Amino acid sequence: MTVKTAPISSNRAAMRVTINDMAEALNLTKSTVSRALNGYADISETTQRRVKRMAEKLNYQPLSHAQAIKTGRTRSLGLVLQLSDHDAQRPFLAEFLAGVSRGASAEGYTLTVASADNHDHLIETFQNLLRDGKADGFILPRAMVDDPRVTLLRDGNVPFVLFGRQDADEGCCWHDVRGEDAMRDAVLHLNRLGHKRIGFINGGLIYSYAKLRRAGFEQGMAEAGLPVDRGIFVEDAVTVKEGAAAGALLLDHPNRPTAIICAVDHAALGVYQSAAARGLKVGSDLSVIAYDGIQEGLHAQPPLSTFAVDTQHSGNRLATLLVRRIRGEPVELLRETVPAIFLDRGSTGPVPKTAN
Amino acid sequence: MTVKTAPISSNRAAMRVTINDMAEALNLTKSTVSRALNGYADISETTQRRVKRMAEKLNYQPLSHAQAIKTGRTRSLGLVLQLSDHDAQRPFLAEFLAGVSRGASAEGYTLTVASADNHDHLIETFQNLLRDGKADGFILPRAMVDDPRVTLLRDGNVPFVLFGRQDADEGCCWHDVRGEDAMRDAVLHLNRLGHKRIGFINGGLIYSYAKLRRAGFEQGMAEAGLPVDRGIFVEDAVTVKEGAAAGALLLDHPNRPTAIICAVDHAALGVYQSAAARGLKVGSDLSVIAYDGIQEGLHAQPPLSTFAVDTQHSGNRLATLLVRRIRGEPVELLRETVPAIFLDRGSTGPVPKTAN
DNA sequence: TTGATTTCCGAAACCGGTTTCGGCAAGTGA
DNA sequence: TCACTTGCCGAAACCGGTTTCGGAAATCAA
Repeated sequence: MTVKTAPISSNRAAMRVTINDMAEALNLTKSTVSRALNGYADISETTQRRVKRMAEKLNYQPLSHAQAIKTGRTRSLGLVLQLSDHDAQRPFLAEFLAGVSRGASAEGYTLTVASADNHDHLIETFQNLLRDGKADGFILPRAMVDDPRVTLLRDGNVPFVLFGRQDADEGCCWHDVRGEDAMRDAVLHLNRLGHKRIGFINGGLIYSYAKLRRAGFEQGMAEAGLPVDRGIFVEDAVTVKEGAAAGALLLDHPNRPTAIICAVDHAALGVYQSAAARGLKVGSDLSVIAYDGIQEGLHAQPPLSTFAVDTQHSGNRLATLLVRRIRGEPVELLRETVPAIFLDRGSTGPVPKTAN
Repeated sequence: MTVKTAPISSNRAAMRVTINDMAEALNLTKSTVSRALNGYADISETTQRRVKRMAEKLNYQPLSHAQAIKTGRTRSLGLVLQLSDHDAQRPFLAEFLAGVSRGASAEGYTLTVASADNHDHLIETFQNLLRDGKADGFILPRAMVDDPRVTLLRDGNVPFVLFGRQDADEGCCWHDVRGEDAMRDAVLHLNRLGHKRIGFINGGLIYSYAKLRRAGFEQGMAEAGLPVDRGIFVEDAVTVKEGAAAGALLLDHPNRPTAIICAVDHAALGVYQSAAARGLKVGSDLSVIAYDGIQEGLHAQPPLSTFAVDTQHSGNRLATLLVRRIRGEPVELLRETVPAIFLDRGSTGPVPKTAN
């Protein structure tokens, strides 16, 4: 029994150009116009050009939701965010969205964003968006090991692209930053500075990057001819607190490391704390290299040397890849990785003379 | 000359229930079903209930883009993000989006996100989304003085809701946090601690909040019976750097303040720096209260006392208000403010005995 | 009882596109 | 010259909804 109030913005679309206007202006039928614009072979080259020029002139673009009624596709990309606390990605969300949005709009697509808290709600969110045709495909940030989203979408035959890689790569395409190379380079960088005792603090094991970064670290150690000591090797530290705990463990080791590599910046900030608590100066007594490129790292003392990710660029690439996937390109052609960018900001130094 | 590859996910919507299925199941025509669901008066109560129950049972929901073709509305809210650097909102973007998304989906709406860099692109982005019918209305984060977005949308008769207030309030509805009350409370809180020399560092003047927070500060001073000294009063500091500069100015004043109120947290962190540079201990030598509730403030030494905003809740409210606006409710009923939440974390203290 | 209203639903047009189908005209081969 | 393609476009159906209009049945007034 609510009062019916008239929705506002009645004449807002102010007579946009429809396909009928186009047909009239060109003295063709709308079916011909439609097929010309979609590049059908049974429309002559001449007519196609003529139609496309007119579309340009009249600034005509088909309404995506009008097309969708027949094609089922709305020209929009879906992105489902998950609110997890310890998310190094979060400060970069704005850049990421900007990149995705730009990549999408370059292809005539838009971006639909939803968020989910728990797991059930996550699946439900995808399904709702799909049922309502609000997304033609999805960008999956933060690829996880055995990612439930992948299972869902793959089974549903829905296009998707991962930010991160996937072991079971069937039907998967992705864009990722080569964290393994970063970890390897970090080892070699430290080794050039004379370090031989290098500890490692890995990130969240539920994410697929952890395995890669661990392997990168191990490869770097192998290349440097250094043994990996599991006594100064910790997994699954993603918060400052966990990083501090891991750092304490490493620094209290009887033969403590002169350098520590962290798979995520937050953990490194924790290492800063435990180093300070033990009277160790980061940058001289202890070298630290991490990964992510968060802002806090820049403001830390000393500024944290880390591998940064061009999140905006990654967002852009992900959108582009997804659109190509939606258009039917095979996944094998839609897998790419880019290097991280080393920011040598000052948390490393030559191995201390008085080491141990 | 691109190879035509077949788009994937052909049968993905796996036979969703359409209005025709409904009509058949109910032995009614689809026009009746449609009108029943939309609550038309010329459909009997009995039939309406019957139809709605069936919709429930079959899990039927009309395709928004199928409705849109006739109604022009796609049941989606638009949000255009601007990439401006010094944006305290950014760390909260995830929460904000979560709130908006939740509020929207509760009303059967989804969220379309786009981003813009410069001003021209901003307007263009709105217009593209409108022309394509990708958004029925917009949430405008960070209300500005003489906001160009407001002008555009108001003239275009497009529904919108502001996060923040607007002086020229015609056609505007909003949700906002009462920063002015926060500033006032900050003054009174400090005054209760004995402070009489209280400096003020305002935030970005292009935003509409600046005027309000200034007024709140002045009102607090008036209520406390304190004069406002323009010598310890700075405008337009939004970054750590600008905050440090402003702090320096205030602290170098011959009769320096014993407390400083900042309109934004980042500025307060700058004040921390200039206080440290002068050998002043925040929390004892100098009290500081700010506004925003950013995470860095918690990790600062001492933790920054500040007024926090429940960004997720605000996002939720904004979505709800916008939907109501789209449905035609008058703007006057769609204006609300909520209080900020004071987090007394430790950057204030009694006025120092040896003051000056 | 009859004429005038209401009440309530069906029929059909419509929205802006896409896609199938059919057919005319020009070209091709014998 | 005639049958057969081929190239190219129009006609019309269709997608899944909304909305206008008209009319049958039930109710009401007289």
